[in-house]
Amino acid sequence: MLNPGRPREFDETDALNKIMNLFWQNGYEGTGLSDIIKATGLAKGSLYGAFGNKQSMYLKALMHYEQQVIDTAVAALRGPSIPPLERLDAFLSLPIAAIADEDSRGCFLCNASADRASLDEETKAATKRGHEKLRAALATAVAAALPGISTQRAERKAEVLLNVYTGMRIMSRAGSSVGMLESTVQEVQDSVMMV
Amino acid sequence: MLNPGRPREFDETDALNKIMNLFWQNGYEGTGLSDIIKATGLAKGSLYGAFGNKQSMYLKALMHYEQQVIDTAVAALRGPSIPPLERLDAFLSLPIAAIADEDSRGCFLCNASADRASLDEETKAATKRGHEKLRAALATAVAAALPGISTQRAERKAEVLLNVYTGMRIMSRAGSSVGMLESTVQEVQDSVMMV
DNA sequence: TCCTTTCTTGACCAATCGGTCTATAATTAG
DNA sequence: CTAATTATAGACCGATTGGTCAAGAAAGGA
Repeated sequence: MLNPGRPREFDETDALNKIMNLFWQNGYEGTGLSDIIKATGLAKGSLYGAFGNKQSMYLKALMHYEQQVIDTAVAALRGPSIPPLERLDAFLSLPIAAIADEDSRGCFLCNASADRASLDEETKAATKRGHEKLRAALATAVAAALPGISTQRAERKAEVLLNVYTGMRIMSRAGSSVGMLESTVQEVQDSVMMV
Repeated sequence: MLNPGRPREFDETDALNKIMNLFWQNGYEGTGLSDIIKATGLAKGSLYGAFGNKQSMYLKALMHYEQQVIDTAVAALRGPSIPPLERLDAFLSLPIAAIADEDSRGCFLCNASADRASLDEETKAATKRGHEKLRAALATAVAAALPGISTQRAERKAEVLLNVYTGMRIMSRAGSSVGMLESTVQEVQDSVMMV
């Protein structure tokens, strides 16, 4: 009954990774179909067949990022392998490590928030989900790091951390030095994570 | 000797304001010459004659923002009319006021940092200048607000404030509520500005 | 009244944009 | 083998992109 037809010749996940990297690096408008064709080696028809139009590709790339990167960060924030304060420090240090690795892409979630979220409702919803995941994991880690703190206060501190993280990611794309970012992390540790 | 030629018929500052608003709202790639023509009512030739190509228009718009908005914020941070702690609070509350006014443009300096700074060196230099102005003014205000604090510590706190500000501006474009932003400001006041 | 200079307008340009569609290839069910 | 189904490749599409240019208009100097 169901006739399977010709099988797909490329690895969809591989292709999606390449698409993600393009949007991550260059943003929505800064990435053309021609760039995607070049990077994936696929023809237009195959791309549209597998991922839909450009907007759909972008959204799939962003959701892929959410699964691959954000969920990993959330797991690290929740993982009890090291003390919660160190987990929070590790999270805030992600932007520093990226700069040290000369990775200029920043955080796709942050880039999407700045770039596309205000223009497209689906993107805005996706970024809100990503933020919410981080917010919740940060609040849990803060509560664990500062026993006795009220839930509301932990959430407030988590909100600060999320904003600091986003700010560092954006600032680093504009040339923040490792030293500036380290100062920021240091001061957050000494003030926000102390009171 | 010097022949003056036909005088310009439009107000350059008016036009630059309109151009600035477009790039501010929609970013570099998201703004087309056609949008600029529509908004200013000017023909292509007049625009190129007065402002150069698109890249040059963007840069002029960003520098105009720096003069009009950033310099105003810096002056408010340095102005001794109210206590330094309140000046810092007012600065951090700018993103909240913008949302309350349903102004979805965010901060052009922050948008440019996310959008264009990593792709164009001139834009990166312009954003760095803007950041440096804010950094210095914040550090001065912090030092005044927390007498006895070391210069280095004041600069560290200023760096945190700059990152929090940038983060709030970006997050608000992705749907941060007034409540979330108020939590952030409140917590910064209670922790960063206390120790 | 020219002449020179600058500004304005919009036609025009090649290149690129995102997107569609057709012809062909590859697969399996029957 | 045939029929049905899906994937691939890329020709093709109209629209739009940033940018140029030529013709005419508006000013002051000579």
